[in-house]
Order: sequence, then C-alpha cells, then structure tokens
Amino acid sequence: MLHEEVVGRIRAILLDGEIPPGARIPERELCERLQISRTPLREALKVLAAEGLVQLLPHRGSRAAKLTDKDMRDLFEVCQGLEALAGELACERITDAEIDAISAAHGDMVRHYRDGDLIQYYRGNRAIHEAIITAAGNPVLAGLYSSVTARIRRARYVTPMTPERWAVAVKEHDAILNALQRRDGVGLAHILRAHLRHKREEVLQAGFAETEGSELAPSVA
Amino acid sequence: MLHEEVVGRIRAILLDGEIPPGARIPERELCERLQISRTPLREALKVLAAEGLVQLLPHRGSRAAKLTDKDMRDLFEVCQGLEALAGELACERITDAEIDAISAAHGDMVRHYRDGDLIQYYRGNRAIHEAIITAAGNPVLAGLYSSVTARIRRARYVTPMTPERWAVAVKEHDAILNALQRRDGVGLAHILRAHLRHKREEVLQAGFAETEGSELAPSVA
DNA sequence: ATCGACAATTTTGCATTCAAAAATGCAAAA
DNA sequence: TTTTGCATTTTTGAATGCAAAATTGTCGAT
Repeated sequence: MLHEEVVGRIRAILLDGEIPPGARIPERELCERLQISRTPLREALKVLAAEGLVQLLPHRGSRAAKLTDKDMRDLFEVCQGLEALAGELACERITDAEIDAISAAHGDMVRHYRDGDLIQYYRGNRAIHEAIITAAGNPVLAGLYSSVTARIRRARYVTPMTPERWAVAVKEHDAILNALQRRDGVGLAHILRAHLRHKREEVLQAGFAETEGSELAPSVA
Repeated sequence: MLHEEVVGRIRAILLDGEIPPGARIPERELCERLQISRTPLREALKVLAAEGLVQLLPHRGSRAAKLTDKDMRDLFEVCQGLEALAGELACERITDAEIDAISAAHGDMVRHYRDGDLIQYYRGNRAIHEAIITAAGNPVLAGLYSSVTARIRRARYVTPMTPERWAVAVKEHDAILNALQRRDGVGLAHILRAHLRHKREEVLQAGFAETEGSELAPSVA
C-alpha cells in the first residue's frame, strides 16, 4: 500500500467519524486493519496532524482533532475567502461547457430539493461548489479548499435544515448560477460569501461544535 | 529533538535554498547533521511534502520542490485572496494598539526606503503583512498564509526592484496603513490585492520560476 | 567507439526491535 | 474508605536491520 493511500484511508476513517473527534487513535488496531506496520502508519498520522485532522500529544499518542466553535468559525471564514476567490477566478476562466455542466448539476439539485431529498441535495450542492473550484484552474487553491472543507464537512453536510433556510439556500444557488453564466466574478464572490455565511450560522446555531475545550493547532507552522 | 523541531529545521534548510529547488535531499547526510535516524527524518519529509515544499518520488527519494511560472502565479493568486480576507477581518477586529504598532513599523519601513536599504525594507514589509494577518485573529488563516508565503518567500523578498516599482510599493503601503486606520475593510482588501498583483508581476517578469518542467502536486489531496 | 545488457552497489520503504515515558494496578497508610 | 507511593505493564518514539527497487558501473557485441 502506497503512502498516499494510507493517508487517504485514515483520512476517510476520521471524516466518516468512525474514530470520533477527541477519541484516541488506536495505533496497533489500525496497523492490523490496514495490514501495515507502525512506521508508515505514524508517518501518515504526522501528515494528518499537519492538515489539522489529527492532534499529536508528545508521548501520549494521537487523537482525532476536535473542533471548537471558534475553530468552526475560523474554518468557515477561510472557506468563504477561498470560495469567493475561486468564484472570481472561475468567472475569468470557465468554459461554456463547464457552465453547462454546472447548470445541469444545478437542475438536478433543485429537483432533489423539490423531492425533499436532503442527502441527494447535499451531494449535488457539493458537486457544484467543487466544480466552481475546479473551474478556477488553480491547483493550490483547490488543495487548500479540500483541506479546509474536509474539516468542516460533517458540520456542513450533516446539519439539519429548516424549510425556510433550505429555500433561501436554493435561491442563493440560483443567484450563483446566474452570476456564473454572466461571468460576474465580483457578484459571484459576494453571493458565495453570503451563502457560506448563512451556512455557518446554521451550523453554529445547531451547536455542532465538537468540544468546549481548547485544542487544534494551526495546521501549518 | 522534537518532531516539530525536525520539520522546522528542514523547512529552514529548504527555504534558505541550502538545498536548491530540484535537488535531491540527501537523507543519510541530513540524518547525521541533525543527529537523528532515518525514521523521524522521513516523517518530517512526508509532512513537508504535504506542505508542498518537498516532492516525493516513490522509490526514488525526495527532492526540494521546484516552482514553475504557473505554480508561482497560483500561489500568488491564493496569497492575494488570503491577504485580502485577512485585511477585511483585521479591520473588524484590530485594536488601536495594534494599529499603532503597524503604524510605527510602517514608519521604519519608509525610513529604510529613503535609505535605500532593500533588505531592511523587505524585513519591515514582511512584518507589516504578518501583523495584518495576526490582527485578523484567525489561526487557520494564519496557518495557510504561512504555508503559502513560505513557498514564494524567496521570490517575493529576493527579486530586485526598480526605483519606480519601489516607489509604487511604498505608496501602496501608505494606502494600506490609511485603510487600516480608517478600518476600511473593503478598501484594504482592494489595496492588498493590487499590491500583491504588482509584486507578482515583478516576480514573474524577473523570471524567478525555478523550472520549466512539470511538478508540484497540490499540497493536500 | 558506442550502445545495450547484466551484475554490483546504493538507496528506498517497511518491519522489527529497543529504550524511555506514561498509564495502570496494587498495596500500605492515613 | 480514601489516598499516596511504588512496581508493573503498556505505549510511545526512535534506531536498526532487511528485502525490494533503482541506480551505477562494467563488459561484451556491434
């Protein structure tokens, strides 16, 4: 098994919540599960710690990182910035074909909304946001976005929604598509920021934070 | 020696250019220099690879990452977005004391400009940008900023300057300070973006890119 | 002389091993 | 009964050893 694959597998385990936030990461157990020894496992844990998904305590092992309300706010704030930037860049660079694809995805998503299928709605929603990032044509941006969204994914896509909020979100997505089609970068950036601000309010209001204590080192020194 | 210290030491070696971009990283040599064995060294290299400073080639060792023109552009683009975001947030949160400190740093920097001391000017310049990031009060943002700026530092702070460009940069810094003092977040964001856009143009024009080949994986999966 | 194949050497990646630190359990004392 | 101190056990962090892969060097054929 390749290094990147090990990192990916553990990341998935953490994002799925299979090891819940704050829980100890059972080194020995993961080793036999992934059929690897401790050396590559520990290399992967160090990488994930740099990403902010794992918390390393010297001589006390590693735990799945917990997010405080403040962490959540910070992550959403950065996510807003990244999406807004991506929106602007996407408007400069997106092709007609990409716009058509997003338009189609948007249609699907609205259908799922009408059907009341939140799971599928979220799936489509995420696809659209990621398509915008892709259209920005900036791999560095895409990488940071992945890293930041991974950490708030559960909050972002698990929070229950009121009918009112859902309706607002869909309206915002109409505006997002519209700005894209008009290639109105500044407008798109504004809408994306408002959209995520609303999402953040939902999440924080739902009290999704995973702890009240203190932790979470900045992901990079 | 602690894990984070090992990472820091190697990062410094790479940023100083002691191991030039594209060069093989001599594992054995670094081991005896840092007085550690290969295991912790390799853990550190994996972390730095996730940051984008090191390129891992399976079964072929690791090299110091090289930046293409495209990479440089992408990094500057993201840096612009992060600084603009930091500027907006800083205007909401910065204290009078922090503004005073930045104002003083600005004065010093301008003095160095008048003296024609580019090194000291750059030092002050960087301090101001970092103070704005700090004032934004968002550790996640600060972490990403560190990571991105680390990768373009040499380009950003080593490129020679023409007198004209330098004068423009100083004028822009006047505007930056002014916007901060007025706590004009939107204005500050605009100035910071323009400021970095100009810097990027300088750098790319100077042909700082470290290779014409292809490399550099997105820093995070 | 140059090119290609094969062997020797080096280097990588991982499993194992070892020492140190922390956690745990137990017993004795308050 | 609770608490404190100590010994045992477990777990962590790092060094070493080993097999596989890649690189290098050499030799022979053209």
